[in-house]
Amino acid sequence: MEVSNREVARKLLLLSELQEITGDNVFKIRAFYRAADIIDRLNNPVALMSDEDLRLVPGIGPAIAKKVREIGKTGTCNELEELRAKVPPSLVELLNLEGVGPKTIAVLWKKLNVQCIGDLEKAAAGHRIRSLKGFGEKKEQGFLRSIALYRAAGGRMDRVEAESVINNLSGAFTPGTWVVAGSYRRGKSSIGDIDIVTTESASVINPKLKNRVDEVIDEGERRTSVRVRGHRVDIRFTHERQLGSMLIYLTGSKEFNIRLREIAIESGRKVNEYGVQERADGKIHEFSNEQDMFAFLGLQNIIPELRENQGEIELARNYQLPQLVGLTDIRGDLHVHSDWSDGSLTLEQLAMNGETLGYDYILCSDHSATLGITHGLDEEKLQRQSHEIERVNRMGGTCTLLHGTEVDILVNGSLGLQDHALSELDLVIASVHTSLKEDRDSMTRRVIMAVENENVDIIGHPTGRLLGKRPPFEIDLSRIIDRAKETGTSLECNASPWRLDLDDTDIRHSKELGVPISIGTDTHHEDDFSHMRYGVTIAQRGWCSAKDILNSLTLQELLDWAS
DNA sequence: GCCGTTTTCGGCCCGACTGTTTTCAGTCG
Repeated sequence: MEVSNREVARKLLLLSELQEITGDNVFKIRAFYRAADIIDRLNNPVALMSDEDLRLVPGIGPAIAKKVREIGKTGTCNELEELRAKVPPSLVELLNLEGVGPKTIAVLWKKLNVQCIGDLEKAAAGHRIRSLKGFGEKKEQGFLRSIALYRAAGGRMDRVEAESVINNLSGAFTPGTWVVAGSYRRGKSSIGDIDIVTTESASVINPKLKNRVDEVIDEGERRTSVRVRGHRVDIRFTHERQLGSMLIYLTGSKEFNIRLREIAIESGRKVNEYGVQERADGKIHEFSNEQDMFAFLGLQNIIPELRENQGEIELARNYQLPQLVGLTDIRGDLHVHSDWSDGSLTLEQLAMNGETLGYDYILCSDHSATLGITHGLDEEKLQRQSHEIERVNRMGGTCTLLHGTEVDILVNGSLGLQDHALSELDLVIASVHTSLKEDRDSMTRRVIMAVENENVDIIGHPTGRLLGKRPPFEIDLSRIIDRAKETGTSLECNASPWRLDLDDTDIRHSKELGVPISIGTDTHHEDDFSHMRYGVTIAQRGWCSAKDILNSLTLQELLDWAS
């Protein structure tokens, strides 16, 4: 079986982590780290790529290409195995502890034979750390706290959790003086920590934080870090006149900032969070907004959602960034449940909500009857629903209810409703809800069968992940995307903040092959309609323009597309 | 280890804060 890009990337990442602990050249380590990240985002399987094609990928040179081919063939490579023999791989987990880096790990391992987190805990509790040169009592206590924190950690946040953490702190700031930056602002589907930029001063804000946080991690005039409900929040204080550069700096991504700084170096300048500095005379140019700073660097304004160093900077230099889809391009919601299955709204209420939102259409897509827990519809009930939908549409609202279903893809790849019933519907979503643990090949073939069914228009939440709760199915998405392109089937960007499935990079791959993306909120309750904004953000991160999005079509265009 | 519209060798983003130090290394974002 072919080794997936993810596996190759993991091996290269492990290699770079072990190199870090052994104190290898930092630039070499970074080269491996970067290569891992690049390969993880690549669509074409590197295991199948020729040497020449591999070398054409920026960031992959002769040495890494050789290792990639080795891993592609054997699942591992020589250098990795040699390092594993020399360094206990369990040490790598220590890198996850806050305040513990490769140098610290190397010392602990060599001097105290610490090989895993448990060992470190015992050494710290037994006060054996403080005897080491460069270590003291505070470090010892810090390790114990980091271990406790790591074990209790809820991991990454979904966007709803992130918003509640932000709300916890919002009272400390004067409205209009602060902006949430970081991965939250870039619209990522999951968020590690929260970054905030404020124009209020540290002396004003720091005291106000005390009773709103679990812990103050560190506190300064320029930056304060706190912990709220187990999550780290970094706050940077800035002057209004430097807000632009500080926002760019703290919004990231890290890779984006590095590329930006490289570009500045080309013209003899230095970029930091305070502005752009001329190397020659030290003069600093300050920017109160991001757009001015981008313009100064010769770049088109780059929206936060694109700042991942995935080609956007090069396009911005030529003023060729695409016009991305926006919320106002969305003419309807293509995944909504009613009280005919497990939703809470009546058909009339769906139409009324659509009207309030200014939509031209809403796809009523209740579950099929095979899914016991959701009181799904069988063929007969589906027909009765059809009459009801006609009745609601005759009431003359401005939002048309389309009749569809979210039909189950059964374990053998057949669908939970008969073809004759499906062919009567306006649009059909097909989704996997059961037997989620199948192997990669079976799951892929199962979904491809649904793609190939001529009545199926959209594959719903194609990877089945639930953020932070359930990993994606084992599935070969590149095969699904290829087949969807051939059959003209759309793939869903499920806008539920707990799914966001497909995610940005998969959306970009689909879009690049011309597979239409359908954004649906998977609404079950009235509040869920507002999740459309999350879906649009992910589509922006996937470089989609309005033309790439199925529900930016007019009602007539959509019906023509489906027929 | 990668890379080149100054370079095939000599660079590689930049700064804040802590702890352990008598000037800085390590970590983090």
